[in-house]
Amino acid sequence: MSDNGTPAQPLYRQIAEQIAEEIESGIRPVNSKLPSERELAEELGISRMTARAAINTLVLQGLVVRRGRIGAYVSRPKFRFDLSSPRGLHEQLKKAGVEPGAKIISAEKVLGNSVGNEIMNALAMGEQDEVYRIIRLRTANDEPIVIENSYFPAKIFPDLLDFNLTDSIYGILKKYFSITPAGSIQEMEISYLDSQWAELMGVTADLPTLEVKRYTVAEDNTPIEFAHDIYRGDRITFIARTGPTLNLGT
Amino acid sequence: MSDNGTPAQPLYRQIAEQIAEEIESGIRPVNSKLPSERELAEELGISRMTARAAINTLVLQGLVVRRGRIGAYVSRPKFRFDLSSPRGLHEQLKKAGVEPGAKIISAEKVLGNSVGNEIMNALAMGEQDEVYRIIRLRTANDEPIVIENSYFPAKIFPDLLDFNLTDSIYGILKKYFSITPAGSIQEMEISYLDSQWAELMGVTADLPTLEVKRYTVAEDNTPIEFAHDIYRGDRITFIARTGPTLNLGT
DNA sequence: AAGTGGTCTAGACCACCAT
DNA sequence: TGGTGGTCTAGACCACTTC
Repeated sequence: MSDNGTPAQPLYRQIAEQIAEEIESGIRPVNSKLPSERELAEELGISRMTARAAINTLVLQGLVVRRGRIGAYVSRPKFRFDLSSPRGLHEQLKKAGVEPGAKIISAEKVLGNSVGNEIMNALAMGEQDEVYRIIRLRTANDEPIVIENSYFPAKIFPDLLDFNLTDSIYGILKKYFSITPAGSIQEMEISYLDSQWAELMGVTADLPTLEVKRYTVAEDNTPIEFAHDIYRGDRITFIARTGPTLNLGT
Repeated sequence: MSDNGTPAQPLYRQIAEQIAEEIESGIRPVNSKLPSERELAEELGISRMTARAAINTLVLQGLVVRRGRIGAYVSRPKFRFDLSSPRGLHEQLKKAGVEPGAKIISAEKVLGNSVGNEIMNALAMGEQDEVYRIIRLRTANDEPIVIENSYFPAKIFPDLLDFNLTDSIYGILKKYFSITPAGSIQEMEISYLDSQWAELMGVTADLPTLEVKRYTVAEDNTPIEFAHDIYRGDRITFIARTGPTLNLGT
């Protein structure tokens, strides 16, 4: 407690904090470009690796986004997404004044034995059953936000791929198959963007992510969807509500 | 997807993958020590910084934990914690055969104006009201897992600090104040361990965390607790349940 | 005293992108 | 072509832990 303020903070962290303050105070406005790593190094009389470490810290904290090999920019405030709301991501973004978008990466019918046991078990299906695998990239104000990896039983939703999958898939299930998602369990895990997903999103690998596995059932408890979603943790704040009557207590 | 196998993967990532495979295949068992950064560098004919980057990747992925300046060790499988279960962390760990522990970092009575508006608003209190601020470090098998930062209104729970706060606080509220937590909203955000919390946990800074802000009310809807919990994301898999009708088989 | 991770330096080469 | 981030090297010093 004797010394403080800057008690043996490493240099790269002090620099990161300095820049973070400049961002929060508005000196560095949203979408403005940070100095390049070499510029920063020269300005501050430090090595480029140290400047780089500082910027990396800010990227991990979500204050800054790297745009390819062009430079690092001050990021917009995080989007908020309520995982336990009945409203989907699309609707929540729209309500917040953000423009949602979706892009189909792939949509195909595959045999159960090619997608692994975890998924087929989740859908209560066997290796010889067919499932639709739909991969979508969803955006908020053109920023990539989440990759959705969804599986639907083919025998329950024949010809699902003939519909416009850019729209709400749940909407299609309701309207054309008269099946309503009635409940779901979501399993979350903090993880990291691996190279392939990062490439799909057009961002740097190793960003923090929230991986969500979702098991959805219809009103009669039939499994109708297994989804593996990968959300960018640096751009989203997640909200979860617990049940109305909780009996906590150890 | 275009090319294949090892398509321009950076060296440190290839090495990380190699070690990850050795961990998953059991060649490197749980709790075994990895080679030191210098050893690894010499073995593989690379620089120490590259070896370090590889190990850092594994740490971020949760496969490896650093133990101070002693070395890096293969970590145990992640603990699972169901955020929406009525059972608390203590009970869930115990049920999973894990030994839960808790340590009081600090427990004090403070004035509202010293803890910030966010907290006092959450508790529906003013700047001149008093609150108890209790900081606890909780462990699983002696591994630090979460820092709990809890605030309770002093006028509702007089002399709360006289009880043994190592036990379940909710249990104390029920037993001695006849107040039962009836519901809560939790707000989650992926974040990073800053230096001070990391030091408290005895781990490296910059580990991924799940920050949870919890607003708990009694049966009459009176706010009785605001909590800011910081969970280690590299050691826990979080579960959340959503949806009105839950009755999945499993 | 020896070994460890944590930090920092001053270079280097590359692929990519804007111009 | 020149600037950028991404990677990598071969050193260095420090604080801390274990012996």
